[in-house]
Amino acid sequence: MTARTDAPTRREQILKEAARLFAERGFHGVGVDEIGAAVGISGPGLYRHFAGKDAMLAELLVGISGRLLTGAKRRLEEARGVSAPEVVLDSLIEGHIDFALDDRPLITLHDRELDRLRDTDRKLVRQLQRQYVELWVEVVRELYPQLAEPVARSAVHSVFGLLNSTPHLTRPGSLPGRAGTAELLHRMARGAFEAAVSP
Amino acid sequence: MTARTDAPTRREQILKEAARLFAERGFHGVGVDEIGAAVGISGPGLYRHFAGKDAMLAELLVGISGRLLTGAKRRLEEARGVSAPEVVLDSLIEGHIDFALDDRPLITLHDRELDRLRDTDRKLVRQLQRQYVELWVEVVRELYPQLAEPVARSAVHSVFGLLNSTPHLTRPGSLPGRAGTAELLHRMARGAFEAAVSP
DNA sequence: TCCCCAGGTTAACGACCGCTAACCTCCCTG
DNA sequence: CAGGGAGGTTAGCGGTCGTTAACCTGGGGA
Repeated sequence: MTARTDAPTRREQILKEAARLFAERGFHGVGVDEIGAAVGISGPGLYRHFAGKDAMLAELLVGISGRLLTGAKRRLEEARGVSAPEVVLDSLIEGHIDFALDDRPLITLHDRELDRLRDTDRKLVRQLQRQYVELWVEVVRELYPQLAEPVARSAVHSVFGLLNSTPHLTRPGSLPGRAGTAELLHRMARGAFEAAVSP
Repeated sequence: MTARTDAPTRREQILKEAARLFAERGFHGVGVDEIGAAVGISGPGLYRHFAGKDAMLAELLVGISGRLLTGAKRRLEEARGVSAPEVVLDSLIEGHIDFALDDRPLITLHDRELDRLRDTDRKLVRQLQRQYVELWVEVVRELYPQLAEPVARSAVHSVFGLLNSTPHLTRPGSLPGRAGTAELLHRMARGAFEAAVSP
């Protein structure tokens, strides 16, 4: 992945602020004027960059799901075959945690505002999400073959709930920083999977 | 707890449907006409029972937080002293799972629409939530004394995330029914706590 | 130098939404 | 058997919001 050193485009600024505001107050709770104000322009100026408010949300959600999926696919390619399934799962967990810690507003939107999308966009996002889940399920069942598929899928969803709890850990000074939080979440996720298999 | 055999009042009908709709489409995404239609009356008829749309959300959120807290306090009284801390934690987990499985819309609202409340109501709800968390933290630290308090609190929040994932397990036929789901979640929660303590 | 377009601005429209007003209609009670 | 309140109804007001229209402006090529 090539590092971004250039300044963010106006579009990117808008998306970032829109994500923050949508996460804070909900899609319907934010007006276009507020989004504009957050990037220093006013309401209708946004329409030079996006077809409408819906389009911003759609681009955000498709972007999230897409990046989660492609990131996971990449990690799987890199690790599979050359590593034990344990290591592959660790890599998936690590990737999800990185995302949850670095893009909290997006994590929040991701399972909160999906139903506000137009049919076609919603189906696309759901498909990406489903692929992401199935990818996890495969890896989990490779590591714990005794786990029935529906149980594995439920376990994966529950671990997502655990990892996505980062927005609630916002109280500052509560933990030894990002690294400590990431390590704690990682251990807990592994422990949850372990416990899912025992009778 | 005395069983309710009498029919639900109109107020209760309204609250139930409002919870469902708010959870599905967000507070701002639901109109009073829709809430009315869901209980067979039309829009402004709701104002015979509630001061306004905000009041419905407030009553829902205060009710949720209150019931969670009082339920936990009751379970703690019943179990504490006479049981090992392990059993007390199990009882807390069981209570939370029951709630998450039986009132999914409320669980969804509970961490999603809090910011839509008037200042005074929001403070009340937050206070109830905080007491509930602290109660868990105490029990967890009783069972795992080597766990530092901030770490224990983060772990509790994360386990809440895990247990509250039930709305995402909606796909029917995915699990062996309610009992199986409850048992799986319970084991995973315990496993997550176990893993939080190891170095 | 001229012009054009990317990227802004403000004004305003139409739709929607929360809420109130005014009115109606049972049913329960004195 | 009157009457009054509980619990509805419809009409409509006022405000907000997403979006469009019309206009402006500065800077980079032909």
